Amino acid sequence: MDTTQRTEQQRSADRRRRELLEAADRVVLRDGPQASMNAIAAEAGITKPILYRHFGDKGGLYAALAKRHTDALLASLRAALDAPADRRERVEATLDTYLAAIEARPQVYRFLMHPAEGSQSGDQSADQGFDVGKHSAPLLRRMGEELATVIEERLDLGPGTQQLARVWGHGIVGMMHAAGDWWLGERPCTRAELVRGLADLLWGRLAAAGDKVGGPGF
Amino acid sequence: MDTTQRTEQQRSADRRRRELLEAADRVVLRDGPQASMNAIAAEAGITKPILYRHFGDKGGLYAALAKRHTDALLASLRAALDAPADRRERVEATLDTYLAAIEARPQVYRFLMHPAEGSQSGDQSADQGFDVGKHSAPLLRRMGEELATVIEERLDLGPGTQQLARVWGHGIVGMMHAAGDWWLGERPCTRAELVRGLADLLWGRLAAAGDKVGGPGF
DNA sequence: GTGCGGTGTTACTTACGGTAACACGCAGTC
DNA sequence: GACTGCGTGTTACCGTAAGTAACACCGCAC
Repeated sequence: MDTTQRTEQQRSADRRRRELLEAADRVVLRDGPQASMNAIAAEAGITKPILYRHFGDKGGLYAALAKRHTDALLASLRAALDAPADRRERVEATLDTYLAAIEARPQVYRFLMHPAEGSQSGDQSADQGFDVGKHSAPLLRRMGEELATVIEERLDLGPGTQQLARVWGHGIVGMMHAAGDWWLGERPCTRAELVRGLADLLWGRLAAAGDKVGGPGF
Repeated sequence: MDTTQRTEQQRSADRRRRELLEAADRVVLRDGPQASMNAIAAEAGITKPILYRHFGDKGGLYAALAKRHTDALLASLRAALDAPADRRERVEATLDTYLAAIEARPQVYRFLMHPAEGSQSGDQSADQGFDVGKHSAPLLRRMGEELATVIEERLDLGPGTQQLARVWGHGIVGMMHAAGDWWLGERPCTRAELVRGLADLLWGRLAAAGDKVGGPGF
């Protein structure tokens, strides 16, 4: 069999693929999530069909591009999560890592979070298509699962630990995401203040806070 | 001046507008977020240009439709938030209200959360466009602000209450949203279990939990 | 009757995702 | 050296959907 030749071609294709992804990256960074396939192809110095040969469809390119950034971000988060410090410090470091990432490259972040996809004709299932979330940003899901794993590994939550860890993983990631999105749009405070506020929330300060004096009586 | 006539026409236009919104609602409920303007017009028994005369563009229709559902959902949430019960019960009721809503009408929920918009040419600001979040789902923002208001009214968080309340408002809403999205996709547990898990998280159980025995040593 | 504003239409343009069919270049083979 | 196969690239096209222009109908004041 012609394995050597195959691998040689494979390598070439992989290199090309990486080049294309880098071009796509530049365009997304410049144009945001609505970057068109034409624009990406032009940036790469080629034309559309090549993109389609490499990535199948726009979703494929999106997936490949997202995987790069998601992997990178997850690696950073994992490092923060695994740091040799107490739990509160680790949580704060993780929040800060995420927020720093979205602050540094908001366009990429937008692309990852709001892919703006839409499958046209095809699935005319007259029933109410219960596929909610299938099209949701995979980044959130992956981060949620990742965090769930860490929580489950580290914490002793008694019976039902596994399920509770997943709930918390997705919940905490969602908290981080929404707060980050809002913060990035309005910049109402420094990153450190935001981190501290969120960590306080996770640390039960909501439950511990006193009622406001003079409020509605209960 | 012909005020009476004006109002008469206005009323007619408003009625038409409401009819169109209801038709749009039905289509979105059936087809999900990728409902086309043509489909909506057909459902309403008219053609596209009328929709455009009423709503400007697709974003306008989206905004009007979203406002309806958002207002309705916010009213429910406010009721849960304002119920005469202790804080934990109110929090659980609020979470449950939201989750019940997205469970009942997932297509509408998807439409609200993933509008899949995209402004084509126009803003060619060569600089990195820092408008992240401008296109984000307004529902999350409104819920976040709403919750922030309630928190600020009710809780005494010492200095910086206002800012902290907003951080928490958006954070909690994001937690609710992401967990709900994940839950709706996978249905890993009952709604009540999810509510309880999230409330536990907000109640500081993350901070209180013990380290897992036999885990990495720290 | 005649202009005029509101409601409706058809028919079009533009843009984008995706594809088909064709063209070049470069191995290896007879 | 011509032939074949394959990967890489192209142009030119299709379908769909957003958005618009221009025209048609209708009720109503004057």
